[in-house]
Amino acid sequence: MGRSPCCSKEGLNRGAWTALEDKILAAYIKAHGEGKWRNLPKRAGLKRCGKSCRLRWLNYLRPDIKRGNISHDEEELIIRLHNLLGNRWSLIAGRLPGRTDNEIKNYWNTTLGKKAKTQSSSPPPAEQTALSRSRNKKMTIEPKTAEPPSFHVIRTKAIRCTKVLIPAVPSPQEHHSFNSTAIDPLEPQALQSQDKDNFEVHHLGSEEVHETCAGDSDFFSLSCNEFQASYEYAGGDYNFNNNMSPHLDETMFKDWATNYSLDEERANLDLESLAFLLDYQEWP
DNA sequence: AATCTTGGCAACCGCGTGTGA
DNA sequence: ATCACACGCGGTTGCCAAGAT
Repeated sequence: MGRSPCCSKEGLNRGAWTALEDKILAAYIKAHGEGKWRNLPKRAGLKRCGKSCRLRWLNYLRPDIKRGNISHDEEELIIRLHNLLGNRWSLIAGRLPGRTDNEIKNYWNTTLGKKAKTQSSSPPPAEQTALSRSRNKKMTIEPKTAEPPSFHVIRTKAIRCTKVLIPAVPSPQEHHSFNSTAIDPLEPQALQSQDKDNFEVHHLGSEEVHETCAGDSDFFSLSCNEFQASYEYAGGDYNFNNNMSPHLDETMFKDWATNYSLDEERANLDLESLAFLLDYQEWP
């Protein structure tokens, strides 16, 4: 279908933003909130296209933007996430609070990409992946695979799906099928046999929910996140919290808890443990 | 000191997807 | 079912500062 340009180019400012423009945009969004980008410039009195305003806000003006150098932990996380997700910068950025997809993309293109290339061109010892090697500066978790480092891309274009169709009250049969579907990606024996205690689920953004229906590996992330959100840890046991996730029930939780023997440590969010999780190359 | 090269980053561009009429 | 619109995403470009010659 035909597609008109997002804005007429005539009479609009382009290039670097001035301090005044920043001020106007920030003030407008503060007063009216985000969204309606197409009309925003006109209403705010900016000679910019809506896209440009959105970008400026998201990448620079947002109050929660974290400025400054990417930490070592962040860097390692980016590498792992890129290994898992490919160039899906927004998904990667979703795991790095305060970092933007543009920032991460730039950082990858200027720094990490080269590192990764260098590492893959001079293969590491067979039993170590590039990722685990870099992490070994701080972590002692054994790599799980003897395969050479691979930076394969799952798909280059993120596919979003904003509708997740999950039955509100699954039948017992549905429990079973949902359960197996949800857990299978995690099921590879590697997770069961190796270092289970280090396994935990990091916070996942809503994007994962979207990704789920696309049927790719992120489904696993959703499943674990959903489970984690649905059960409260109390005195050594996890209790099913009926209020939090209506489409998960106690049966499902018990199956899951039995399989993966939860403990309190796993409830903690921790970059390094996520990194460990991401080391599992069986992920598609 | 002047010029050239390189690297980092902000911004732009085109395309894909969701939504509502 | 189709279309236009709005938004979000990833790739690319262009500017500028720092370093090298």
